[in-house]
Amino acid sequence: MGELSVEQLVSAFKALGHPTRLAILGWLKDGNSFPPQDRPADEVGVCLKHIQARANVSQSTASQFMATLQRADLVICTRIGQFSHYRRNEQTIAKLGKAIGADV
Amino acid sequence: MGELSVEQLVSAFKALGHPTRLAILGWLKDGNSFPPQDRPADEVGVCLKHIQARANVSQSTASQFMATLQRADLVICTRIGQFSHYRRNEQTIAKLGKAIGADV
DNA sequence: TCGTGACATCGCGATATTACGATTTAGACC
DNA sequence: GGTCTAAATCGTAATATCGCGATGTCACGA
Repeated sequence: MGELSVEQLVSAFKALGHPTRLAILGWLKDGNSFPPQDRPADEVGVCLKHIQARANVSQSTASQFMATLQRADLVICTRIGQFSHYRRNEQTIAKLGKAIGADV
Repeated sequence: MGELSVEQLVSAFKALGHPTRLAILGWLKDGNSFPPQDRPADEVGVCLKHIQARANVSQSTASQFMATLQRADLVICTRIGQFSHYRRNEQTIAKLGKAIGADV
């Protein structure tokens, strides 16, 4: 139940400082709004392909967006076979909310 | 008592996505920790010069940092004579904290 | 084992940010 | 007026980010 370090705060804010990445994190609140998948989204997360389709960017760009969010610990990746599934890391997001007003 | 728009959220996160700007906003929580000034810091804010000195950057860089924070509505500038004083905009910061978990 | 599909990584040009010194604007004071 | 100081803006080079296509890597299936 530790706090976020300054470096973690900065990298999280940087990751959220982009309209598409911010939108993606919002979309992931309702994983079931995405097309159906073998494993349900609210268990393992949403497949990268579906995120890419909704964001309307290239495959490499979508992958980089998610890598940035992952480095900031804002999402968790679950790889199943060839598929990468992403879901929100509510713990970090909650810490971030608490940090605003406390640290910030 | 409205909410922050997506553009406002992005610009706020961008502004906070820099270690020095993030630190400055934290410093401004205790304006009295800065050197004394004619008008007390908890009334009008902290003089740019004191912020510059603590951040250890050039005058122009300090000015730009504060302009970025101001464009994001995270600080309020009060000009008294030749001096620009900056203080936190607690309203926006509170809205930002609420937005995390709601929008984000 | 040879494809095929999913994803990550590389390499790149375009664009944005960073931080600075120099200049300009503006107020205070004589 | 003139001069000082504070701060914003301008111009800049260095650096970082953005978004893409191309390539590499890995898992699955015929």
